[in-house]
Amino acid sequence: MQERGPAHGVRPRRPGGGQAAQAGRRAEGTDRGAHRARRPDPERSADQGPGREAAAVGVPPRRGSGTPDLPLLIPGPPGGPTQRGSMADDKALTTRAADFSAWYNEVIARAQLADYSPVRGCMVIRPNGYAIWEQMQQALDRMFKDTGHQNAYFPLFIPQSFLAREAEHVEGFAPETAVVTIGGGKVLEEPLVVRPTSETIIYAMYAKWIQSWRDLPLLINQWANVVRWEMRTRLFLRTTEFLWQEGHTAHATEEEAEAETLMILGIYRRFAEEWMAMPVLTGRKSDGEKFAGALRTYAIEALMQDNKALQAGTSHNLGQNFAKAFDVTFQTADGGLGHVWNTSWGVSTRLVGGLIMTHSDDVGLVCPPRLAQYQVVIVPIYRKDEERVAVIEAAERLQQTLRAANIRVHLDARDGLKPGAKYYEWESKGAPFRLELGPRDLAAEQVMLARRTGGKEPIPMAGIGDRIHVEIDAMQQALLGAAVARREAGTIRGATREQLVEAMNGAGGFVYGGWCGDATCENDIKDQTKATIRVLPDEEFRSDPAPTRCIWCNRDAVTEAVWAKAY
RNA sequence: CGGGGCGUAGCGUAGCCUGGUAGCGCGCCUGCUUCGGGAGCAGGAGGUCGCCGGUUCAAAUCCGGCCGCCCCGACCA
Repeated sequence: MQERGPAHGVRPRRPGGGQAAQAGRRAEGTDRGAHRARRPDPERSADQGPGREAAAVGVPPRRGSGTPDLPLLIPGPPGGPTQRGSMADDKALTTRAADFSAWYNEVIARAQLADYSPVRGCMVIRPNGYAIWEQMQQALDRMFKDTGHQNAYFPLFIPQSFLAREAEHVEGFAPETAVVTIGGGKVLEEPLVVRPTSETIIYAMYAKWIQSWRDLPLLINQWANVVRWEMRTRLFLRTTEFLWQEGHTAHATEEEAEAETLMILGIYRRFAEEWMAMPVLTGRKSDGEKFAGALRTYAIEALMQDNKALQAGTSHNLGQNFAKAFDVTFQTADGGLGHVWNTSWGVSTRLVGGLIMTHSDDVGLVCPPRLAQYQVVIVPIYRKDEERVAVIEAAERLQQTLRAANIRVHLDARDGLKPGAKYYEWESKGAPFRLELGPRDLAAEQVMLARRTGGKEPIPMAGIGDRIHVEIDAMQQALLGAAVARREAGTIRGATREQLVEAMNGAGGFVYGGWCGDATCENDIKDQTKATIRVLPDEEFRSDPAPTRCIWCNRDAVTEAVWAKAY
């Protein structure tokens, strides 16, 4: 899948592909059904199906949603016309079990996160989706600033010749760049590439800015859009244009650059876990999967509910490749001249897709409270006019109270919609908490708290700000815990070749095994199973005992690897 | 680029075979009654039937060409 870090560019050398791969694919398609029921549903613990939720609230399950026992992780019937789900006359979404892809698209449409653009492959990020991205930006930006980075902005257009300066880099990106050849009605002397990533333009500038070791390290990040001409696109996961941050640093020594690369990887991991409640594996990419132009690429990898992996962020040690290509030199303390050591790292709006596929259920979006646009939505309940006045007034006071407690809150005071309709709407939009406020609650000085993940109970008005903060922390933890459990259920360690093949033909998931380090095995596995090495896991994630044999060729293993089919 | 499918109101669709008033559901607007889990009634607005051409008294419908979209491949990851 594609790297959405600056990493993005990871451009594996094209393996032979061909007949074997096609045959394998065909086989997978036809006997997929046979593997379906095999695996226990790893989903159960991770998610409150609508049935479960409904039960907790004491309401009969809605039609089409009461099938919590179907295993997920199953793509829909191959080639079937499944995604025509008529959301108009059926209020339930296509279920994850029935068709994960269709479900994903419908969650986005229902929650109004994004819409298709008139330009093929491009996406309009709607306010609800952009709000999540803004929360992500704020959290990440804080972490970057706290570690000494500054923001800057480099231009969208890059002289075409710049891309060519680094051999691997140009090979990786040339096929997917958009190129401007006309400006102001005149054919340009040199075509301009719309940046697919900014290494070249940035290091060209660094060459001007860096003279002495005293100018190092240079730690810059930019928030920007980039364009990659993808053939097949999916909302948030892979679009022609997307938003991201790309950090670019220059250091005096290789050790410093490596430390920076790993430090950022740690930030990405922390962000994924603490803010997105999305557990990730960290590790290094194989040479075949690394960024075009990097020495080493590290990544965070998450497992989605359909048991496919998502590369959620990448951090590269670029060595001196770009420094040499762009002549970024500096005078050392002892008077010598050296090339700087660079890193680059990024995460993109793809994270929003990861968020959706990690937590959401058959009712719609589930958003961890720390990233939710509205952590709390207040729904007023009333019949008569007098009640309305009193309830709305109390709801506004409640809103002020929560705001004062630093909670993002929205009062849904729309008239003409019954409360139930609002409940469903905010559930599909992923609001973590709903506070229902009616005459009975006013009398009792309480409010009904309903959690998006299930459960509803009255809580006292007094001290409600503190209570909500406790609830936010609890839900954040619960979502992470459930996602970890789901990932573990979808993981096989110490797998044999047969287990790898079987897993990739069926349920998917992370498969750990030994690897001889030979690209031939890597490519054969990819051709025959569609699985790629997601990471060579960091120590914390490695198996004990370590595998000693290559999962494919049975020669001595030089490392452990994690395979999965990826987005 | 190859194989398959589809273009009719914002969304989902019927009508096409057998040419003759463009219909339904959801959504939207107005009003009244409603409101503790997807409200009801009444009245409304909204359509170059993808585009161009042909046949015909008459084309959403038949014929030809083109365009676009989706799926499976290829490509990419």
